[in-house]
Amino acid sequence: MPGVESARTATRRALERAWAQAVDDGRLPALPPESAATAIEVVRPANPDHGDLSTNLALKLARPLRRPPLEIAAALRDSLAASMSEETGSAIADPTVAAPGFLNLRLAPGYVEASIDAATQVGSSFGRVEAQRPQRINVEFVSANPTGPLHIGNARGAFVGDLLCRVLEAAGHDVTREYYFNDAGTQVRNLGESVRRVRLGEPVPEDGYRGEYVSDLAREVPEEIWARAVSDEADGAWVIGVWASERVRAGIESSLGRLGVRFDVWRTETGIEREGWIDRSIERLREGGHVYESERALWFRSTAFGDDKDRVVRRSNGELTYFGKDIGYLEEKFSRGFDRLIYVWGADHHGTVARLRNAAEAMGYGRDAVEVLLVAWVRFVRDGQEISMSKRSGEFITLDELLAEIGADAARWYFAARAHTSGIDFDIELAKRQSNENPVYYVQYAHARISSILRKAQEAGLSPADSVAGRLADDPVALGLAKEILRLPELVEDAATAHETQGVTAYATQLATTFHAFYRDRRVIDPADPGTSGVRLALVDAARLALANTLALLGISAPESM
RNA sequence: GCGCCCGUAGCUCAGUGGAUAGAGCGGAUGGCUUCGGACCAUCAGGUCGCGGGUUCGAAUCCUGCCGGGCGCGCCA
Repeated sequence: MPGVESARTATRRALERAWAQAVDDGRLPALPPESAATAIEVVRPANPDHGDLSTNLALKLARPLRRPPLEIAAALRDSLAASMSEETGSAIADPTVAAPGFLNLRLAPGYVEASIDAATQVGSSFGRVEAQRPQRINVEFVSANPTGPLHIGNARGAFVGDLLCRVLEAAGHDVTREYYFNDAGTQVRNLGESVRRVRLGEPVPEDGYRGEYVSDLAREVPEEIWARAVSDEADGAWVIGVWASERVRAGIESSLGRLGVRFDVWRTETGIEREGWIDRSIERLREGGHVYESERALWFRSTAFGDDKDRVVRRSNGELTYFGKDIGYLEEKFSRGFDRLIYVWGADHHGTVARLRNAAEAMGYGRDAVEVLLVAWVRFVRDGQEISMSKRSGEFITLDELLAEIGADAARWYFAARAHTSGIDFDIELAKRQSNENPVYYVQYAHARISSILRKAQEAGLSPADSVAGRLADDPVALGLAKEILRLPELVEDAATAHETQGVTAYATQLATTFHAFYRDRRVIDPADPGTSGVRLALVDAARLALANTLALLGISAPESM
């Protein structure tokens, strides 16, 4: 079901019309053809005296039109005012001009009321928007190799990737969640060898894996696997490694499941290679003249696209590099018809971004179709001391431990509220202590409180009004809450564009605060006045819906009591 | 050395061209015989790392420093 259009989109459209009308009427000169198209920016002013929405269009047009911004703003205002008097249901009202050339606008109460009704009608779809250009998007994230449980380091990618997917879906895109892992390399053998040694009571090799999970695996090796592994003709480390890595992979999948993260596609390196995608991609590059042989290795001419050196695709010993496999995977993904590929990688991989996008360009898919989100690393500290996190050392905090300690909701909020580019010092003791004062509970509390009001109203025989039309305009407190509710679609658009969710958590907090203030100032349940109660119940129910949908967007539960 | 990311309130972080730089936590003070006090209200707290520049307007863009992280392989 389609959602409700954002007030900003409606406003932008009204401004577009007003601008065109002002040019038709001769109030404004036409934009000179040589000047670049001017996008209409509509923002929420920080100061409420500046209206609900504001545009700097007149300031932007001042230079190309060679007119004072205040004059342009006045012309736009007059055109808006004229069109508002002609049509009913206009989104905006009361346009005013402010120095140095802003045009400040208010949302028309009738529009606010109609939008609240619309939100109630679409229910869980409120907050979803239609993309201007819907795309099929592949988001590959986590993609940790199955050599050990997820720790908080690579778990950050799970949070960021999942949030991105949810936001893109809400913004009208078709998203495929993909997990890619290496099921062939030396790491599988290393894991198997580590397990084998532990089982035999021998020391683990220097480059092997340690930690409790290795001991657990050693204990759990099935007899038939073990028998095959110790037979003379078998590659024991490999046999055990294949079994162990699948077991670890399944564990990762269920850890992610506990977090609420599910993948549509699990893809392996051997699958990509076996199906011939790598050969085909190299052939495609060869046809374009983008690869060459040198010193018995095969090179991609990455410098032709601005890289500082060419990159090896196939080593002189015949083995593919990681990059070579990436190229094949690019080919395979695009063959499935995606418009855009997004990779969520650790920031330490930033050096490999350019070559990947260069390869996409060389293959004819366009570099802009490939985006990489670099997620900053998480530094783990305990009592101020950094903990080195590596599966090889065996010392790390797992995702499961994190979820057991602070819960999925608090953990999700923690990562959603921070830019993925900012480094984090994660102190699990501090996180535990702070989990009780995590703002997520503040937001959930508002939701539970409204749910309680609605239950109580039902017991009192009161029910929400079918429509709030004509009933909010004369109450500034109610109108203020309604306007806050209606911001949700904009936040979804912004989050999808920016690939960030901090705005969404900030909005959720703000909406909860606005509701609490409404609750303080307006009695919702009043058996003596069922008419007013009905309107207020409809409004707080819309607030509950907005809170629930916002939390759902973040993958966080919305409890009816707590 | 070169490249990328970061530096904002006591702490953790938002804000990437707009009007008086915000939130949460922590601190101070006050508020329930009425719909959930996991709440509300008020206050204190800032050379936006530093210096130049662009702009009507800079935390935001450019540039030079300072400080921190990461990367620079026929590794993954």
